[in-house]
Amino acid sequence: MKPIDVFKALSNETRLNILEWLKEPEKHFPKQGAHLPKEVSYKGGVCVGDIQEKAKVSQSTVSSYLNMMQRAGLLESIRHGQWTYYRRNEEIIQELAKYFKTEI
Amino acid sequence: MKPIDVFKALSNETRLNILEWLKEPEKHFPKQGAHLPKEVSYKGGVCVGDIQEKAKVSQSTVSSYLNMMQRAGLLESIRHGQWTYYRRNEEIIQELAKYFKTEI
DNA sequence: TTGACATATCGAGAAATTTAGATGTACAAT
DNA sequence: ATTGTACATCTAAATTTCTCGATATGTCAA
Repeated sequence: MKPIDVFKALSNETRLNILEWLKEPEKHFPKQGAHLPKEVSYKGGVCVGDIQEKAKVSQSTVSSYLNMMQRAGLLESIRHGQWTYYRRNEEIIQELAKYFKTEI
Repeated sequence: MKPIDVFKALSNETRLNILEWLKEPEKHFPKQGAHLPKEVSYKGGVCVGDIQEKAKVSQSTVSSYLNMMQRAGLLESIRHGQWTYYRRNEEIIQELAKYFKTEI
């Protein structure tokens, strides 16, 4: 987890929004989890298409945004069938908050 | 104080370094305060030239970096004679840490 | 007032980021 | 097997950021 990559990931309005939306997925993505069968629970995960719809950017853009945020450590993902679910990596984010408080 | 501007300011190795150096100015800038007469104390302030020397970028670059960081709220400055002293704006930075913890 | 110095601002070319559309890949349903 | 859907990757143009040298501004000292 390189702080610079995190800051770069957060230097964009859309990406920042995505991260905030994913704090309360059920609020911002009403259809959330529609494709996930009960036995595969991925709490807080939202599929790419739903995020794209809300973010109003192209499919390729949202895909690379999510990938970038994942590489920065902000998100984690799981693939289920044809869907990829992304959610916040709260553990890393908490580490980041600590880093910000003590190192910045 | 717009978070995005802060993240942009922190998305650069040199600027991130400057912010960290300014946490311990006396450690990183031995000559610190050489030009400041005693009656004008600006605790933790370091002049542009000293920062430039350590950062190893051009004078214009360091000047615009410092300006950018100030606009983002990370730094504050005071001019004394021909020197401009920059130091961390700890109040804002603390607010930012709180913002990061609660909003990110 | 002139000259020297510290810093700020300007202008421009190089490099990185943004973003979309086209194409590729994997899976599901028929 | 074929088709449709979800997502990833590639390519490229537009925009933004980076970074410098040149120039401008402000201040001090002689």
